[in-house]
Amino acid sequence: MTSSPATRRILDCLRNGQPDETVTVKGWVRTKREQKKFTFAEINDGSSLKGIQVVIDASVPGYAEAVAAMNTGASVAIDGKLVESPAKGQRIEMQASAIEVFGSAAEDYPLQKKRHSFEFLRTIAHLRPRTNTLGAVMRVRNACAQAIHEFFREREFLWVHSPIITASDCEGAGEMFGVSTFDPTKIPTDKEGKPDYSKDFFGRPAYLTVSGQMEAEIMATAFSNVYTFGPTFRAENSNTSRHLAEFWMVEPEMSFCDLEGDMNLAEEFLKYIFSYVMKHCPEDMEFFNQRIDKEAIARAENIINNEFERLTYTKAVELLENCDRKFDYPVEWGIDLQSEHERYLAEEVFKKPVILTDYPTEIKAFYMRLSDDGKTVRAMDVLAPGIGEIIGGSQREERLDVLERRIVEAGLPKEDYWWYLDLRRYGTVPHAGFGLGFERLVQFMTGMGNIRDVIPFPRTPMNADF
RNA sequence: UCCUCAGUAGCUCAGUGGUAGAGCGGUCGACUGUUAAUCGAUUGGUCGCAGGUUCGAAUCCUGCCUGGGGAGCCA
Repeated sequence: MTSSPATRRILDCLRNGQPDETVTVKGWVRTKREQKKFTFAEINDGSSLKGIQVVIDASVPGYAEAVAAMNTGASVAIDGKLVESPAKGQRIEMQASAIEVFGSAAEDYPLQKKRHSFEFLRTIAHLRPRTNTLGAVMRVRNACAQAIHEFFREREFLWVHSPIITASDCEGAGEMFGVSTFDPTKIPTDKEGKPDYSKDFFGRPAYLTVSGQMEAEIMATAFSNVYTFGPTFRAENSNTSRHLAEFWMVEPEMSFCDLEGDMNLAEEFLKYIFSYVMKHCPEDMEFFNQRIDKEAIARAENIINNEFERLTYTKAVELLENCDRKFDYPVEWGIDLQSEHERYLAEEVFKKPVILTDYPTEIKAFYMRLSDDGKTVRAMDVLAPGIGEIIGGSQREERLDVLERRIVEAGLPKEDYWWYLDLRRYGTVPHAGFGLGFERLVQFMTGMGNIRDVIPFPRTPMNADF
C-alpha cells in the first residue's frame, strides 16, 4: 500500500473526485469521531485546508486495532472509494476498505483540536505546520513565491542568484553577521592586537549579505532586466512583529528604466501576486478572512482593482502638516517619516497603497539618483495599509562624477566601490529597481500579525531553535 | 536597545495574604451519520527562577530569566 501509484492528493479528491472512484489517500489524522458501529476520521495531507472525511465501517479488516491506533496526529494510508456524503459539511467523503497506520501519536501530542496561541506554536515549530493556520500560511507563502517567478518570467527577467556570503559592506543597510572559520578562543592577531583576517578562510572579513541589489545592478548591465529572490540577513537587535534576522527579499533591477517605470513595475507586481493567490488559494484566503483578519479579502480586492496613489514626499509633508491629526512626532520637510505618518496616509487618507517619491537627499542612500533640484533623490516607497513600507526602490545614480561625489559626501571609502563605479565607466545606463520584503508581503496577504508566523523557522535575536 | 504587559495543570485561563481551581486535552465508558461531535467518570501542579517581608506568600518587595505588545532601525 505504501508504494501505491494510485495515491491521490486530498485536494484533488475534494475538488475533482467523483462517486465510486477507488483511491488511496495518505496523511495525518486531524480528528476522529468513534460511533458505535463505525468511525469518522478527518485526514489531512497538507494539500488543502480541509481534510477528507473517511468513514470506517466496523467490517473493515483490523477495525478495532486500526481505529485505536489512529488518534489525532497519527499517520495513515487508507484505501477506499469516494462516495457522495449524505450529511452536510462536505460534497464527497471516502468509504474505507483498508487501513494502514504508519505511526500513532503518543499521548502527549501537543496539538489539540482547539485554538492554540501563536506564542505556544512557536515553541513547537516542528509540529505547527500541521495546524490549520500555519498550513494555510505556508501554502499562501508558496503561491506568492511562484507568482513572483511567473511574473518575472512573463516579462523575460533573468533570475540571478546573488551571493549569500559577501566581502563588501557596500550598502551599509544594517549590522552584518560575520562569517569566519576562526576558533573564537584563539583568534590570530596582527601587531596592533586586532584580528588578522588575512589568516581567515577568505583572507579578509566576510559577512552574510544584507541585500543583493548591487550584484543585481551588475547583472542588469548585461541582461537588461533581472531579479534576485533569496535570503538576506540583518544582525540588528530588532524585536518587533515586522523584523527577522533572516528574511527573504525580492529585488528587481531594470536597465534603461527610470523611476516612473520602476513604480509601474512595483504596482503591477503587487496586483499580480494578489490576483495569483486569490486564484490559487481561495480556501486559504477565505480562512484568513474568517479567522485572522476580516479585511483580508477586501484588502486583496482593493489592491487588485485600484490604482495606487502616487505623490511626492513634499506633497505628503504638506498634507500631514495641514491635517487635523495630532502626531507624537511633529512633521516638517526633511525628516524621515515615522510609522504613524506613513500609516495615516495609507490607512486613513487614501485607504489604499500609496507610493511616495522624491525624498530629501539626506535621508536616503548615496546610490539614489540626484534630481536637478539638488535637494531630492529619485526614490520611492510603497506604503501599505496595516504594514507600512512594503517596497523601497529608486532610480540609481548612473552619472560617474555625481556618484563619486556622493560616495565621498557620505563618508564612504571610494576604493571599496571600484567595481560599482566601473559600471558607470563602461556603458552606463539609466536604471532602477526596488526591494520587497517577502515575509512582509505574506503578512500583508494573510493579515497575520507577527512576521515569525509567516516563515517556517524564524530567526530573531536570542532565538535560532529548530 | 528603550517603554510596557505577562509567566499558575499538556493547552487557554480564573484565583490579589489563610486547604491550588475551571474549561479544553489525555485515559476509561456510553451513544445508529458525526463535523473542534455529544454525554458520564477519571487523570493531571517545583504557581518562571533566586532571595526577602510575614505566624502564614501563587498573591506583597528586590533581582534575574523567558514571552507578548509598542518604539527606534528597517524590508
